[in-house]
Amino acid sequence: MKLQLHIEMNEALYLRNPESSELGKNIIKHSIELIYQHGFESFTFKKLAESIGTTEAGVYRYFENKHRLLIYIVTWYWGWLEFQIRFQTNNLKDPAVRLRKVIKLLASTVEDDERTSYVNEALLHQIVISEGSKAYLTNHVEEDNKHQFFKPYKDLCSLVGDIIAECNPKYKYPKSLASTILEMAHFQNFFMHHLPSLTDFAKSKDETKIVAFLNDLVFSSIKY
Amino acid sequence: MKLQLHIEMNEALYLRNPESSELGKNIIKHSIELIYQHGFESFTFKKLAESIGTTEAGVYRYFENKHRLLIYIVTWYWGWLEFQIRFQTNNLKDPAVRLRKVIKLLASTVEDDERTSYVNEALLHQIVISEGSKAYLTNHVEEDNKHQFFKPYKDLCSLVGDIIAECNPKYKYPKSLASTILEMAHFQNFFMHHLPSLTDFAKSKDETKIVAFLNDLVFSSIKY
DNA sequence: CATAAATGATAGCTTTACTATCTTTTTAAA
DNA sequence: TTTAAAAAGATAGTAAAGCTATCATTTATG
Repeated sequence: MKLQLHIEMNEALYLRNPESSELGKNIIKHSIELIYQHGFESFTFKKLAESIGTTEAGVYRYFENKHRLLIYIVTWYWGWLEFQIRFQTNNLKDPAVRLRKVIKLLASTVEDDERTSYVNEALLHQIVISEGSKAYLTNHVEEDNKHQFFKPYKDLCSLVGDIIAECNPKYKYPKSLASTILEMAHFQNFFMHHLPSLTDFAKSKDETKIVAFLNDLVFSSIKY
Repeated sequence: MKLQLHIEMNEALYLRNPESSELGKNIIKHSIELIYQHGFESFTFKKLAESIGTTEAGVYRYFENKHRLLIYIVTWYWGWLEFQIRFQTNNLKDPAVRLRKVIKLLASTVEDDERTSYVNEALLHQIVISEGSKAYLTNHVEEDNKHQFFKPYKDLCSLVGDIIAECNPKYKYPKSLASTILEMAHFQNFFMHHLPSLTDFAKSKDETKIVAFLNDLVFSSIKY
């Protein structure tokens, strides 16, 4: 039996549900490949359409614009990651053990999840590292936020924040520490590969060191 | 006597030095105002030219494209901030006191510096918060990095990293902690204002709390 | 089998991003 | 003070991006 995994998406993100058709799934699949290869700035609906073998108009029937599509795939990732975290930390009683697990999941290389046929999580993880913050770093954040576009990100953040609070209920900044971990798991990775002098991992380019750094940061702060 | 402040810029960033003429200075001044108002995505050389009262071609004589201009103003800010930090921490012997001062300077509202006539640091600070990471989050980071475009950012980071190392020479991650502080000083500010549930400062929207959070984070980590 | 829904094909329009050319003005050296 | 070269202004034009509209054809679904 093959298991399937489904991430529920915000309906306001799309005009037509990309999960509902082959074309829709191809839009997601090829977007991930193209954005991974060429970056979000040089990604266009025309190139996407060509890569799929459809037309620009075809893509526009699913997504209003490329920014919405970026939010779609990035929040898909956050939704998927929250599921991974909940699954992998299930039944772990000690919150510190859970927190360690979470940090590892946040900062380690991701492998393609076979249960999701049209999403390559390995590529998507790289996209989230390089383009993820562009999802909200816009002049229309607040509008997008009103549409609940960032809910999966906030949910994930709040999940991590809750574990932190469980480790030390007196720690004053569980949410900020959670968002710091999330962002830094990605930024330190980006820096390590592209601007290595901003990190202490230049030589080895070893992700486990990012995990170690984040663990040290978090457990020193919460004084568990 | 009026003091003037001059930040040395990387020559590869521009085609013609914007400091060398009135038009050039206007390009910087109006860029800052327009990007602050409408965001980098909707900022165009056409709009900029109109706002100055020149033509698109006029702007293109100074900057190859708007991304280079963004790097220019953002690295200008980093250069200016490094100067501020060096000035304000001068003669402070205790590295922990210096570090506290640095964190405060990084995470507090900036006021317009009267010594720089065509740059409004208050607006520029907001731009760096919202658009700063877009300077390097591109597919051409490595190329840009070879041109030394990010040197001012790295220098600032390394200055902070050195102070951390001075506080505790045994601490293993001075550079990563430094880049974490720099990024989080901005991201927590952005979150506090636009996605408040990602922080613990939602109610008060008080920047001094970001400073307190960062101080706690840093001094817990380095165990000074 | 009918019919609604989705897709394909094509066209077109506005804006962005950029280059070229020629004229006029400003600046700076002879 | 003249003179040439550098900068700025004016104008035009091109390719690509971003988007909408229309109509024919194919594919689901009741």
